[in-house]
Amino acid sequence: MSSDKSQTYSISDLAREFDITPRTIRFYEEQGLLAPTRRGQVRIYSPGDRVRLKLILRGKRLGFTLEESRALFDLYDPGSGNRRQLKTMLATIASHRTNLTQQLHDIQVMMIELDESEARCNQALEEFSDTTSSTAPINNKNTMTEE
Amino acid sequence: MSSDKSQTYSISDLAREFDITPRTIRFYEEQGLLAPTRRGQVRIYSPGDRVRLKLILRGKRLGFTLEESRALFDLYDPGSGNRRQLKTMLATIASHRTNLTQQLHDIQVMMIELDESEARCNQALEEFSDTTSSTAPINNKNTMTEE
DNA sequence: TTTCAGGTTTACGTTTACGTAAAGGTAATT
DNA sequence: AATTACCTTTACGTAAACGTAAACCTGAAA
Repeated sequence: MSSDKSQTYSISDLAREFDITPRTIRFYEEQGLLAPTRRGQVRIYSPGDRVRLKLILRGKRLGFTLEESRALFDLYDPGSGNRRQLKTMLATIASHRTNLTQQLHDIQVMMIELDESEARCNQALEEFSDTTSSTAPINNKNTMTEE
Repeated sequence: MSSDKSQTYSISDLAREFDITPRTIRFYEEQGLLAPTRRGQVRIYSPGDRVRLKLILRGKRLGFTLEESRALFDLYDPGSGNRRQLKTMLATIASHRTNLTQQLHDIQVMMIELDESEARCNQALEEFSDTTSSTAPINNKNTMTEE
């Protein structure tokens, strides 16, 4: 077997690796986000295709729509645009940065709140232990409705 | 007349403040995320309602579904759960932390990539200026991004 | 040769998060 | 009284991102 340097992937290879369905990958292609080559009818994915898929999924984690991710790909080769398009691209970049900064802040605040929620949960658990200290399956004495 | 300490908001007050439509706010209520009081048929929102709305919107910015945000609200009063529920809540918290950590990383990487894309755009613009050399409305020639 | 694990297209179904009328109530102006 | 500005409910519509089912090809293994 020739150790062909060009690594390739089947659709289910990528589906397994990224824990998505082939349907999802085909859908991304349908939306113009991927363009794998074909051997006959079968899709063959290059490492480059794999990277693009990775970028799409990262975009999704950050709440990007597929269209936004597609637009972001264009930012990787700004040779193709005229002056006005380049200005638009710069504005787009600035806008994304603003959003990401907001998200960064949101995450920090929410992390703190998760800490607090966790503390309250642990405290509630401790109070359970207190109540249950003696041998009987004593009921908890708080006024909240039980299930 | 009486300077009633309890501040209230109409639905359009909140809609304006957060730049969403009244329809959106009613939808959140329909989904059990808000429960404003009523004066007759009209919804009256308390500062607490306003905070909840804020939390919903922050959740949305981070990609939470409404159901997830609703579940997060329950984390604020862990008095109501039994032991098993508290364990579940702790697991939920841990899961959210994992996701937020991933997002944090995603954001950092994407910020860097945005920097690079911006640099490429600026470079492409400079090459335009070169081509357009003489009569152009003087461009700034420095290569650094400005603030 | 049949079976079978993968791949394909086509196409309709589903969930989430609202948008968009339609039809009407209420309170303050004009 | 009539207009205006909000508010309400009811209900059907919609876009995004796939899920799911049907019907088919296809190469390798049993």
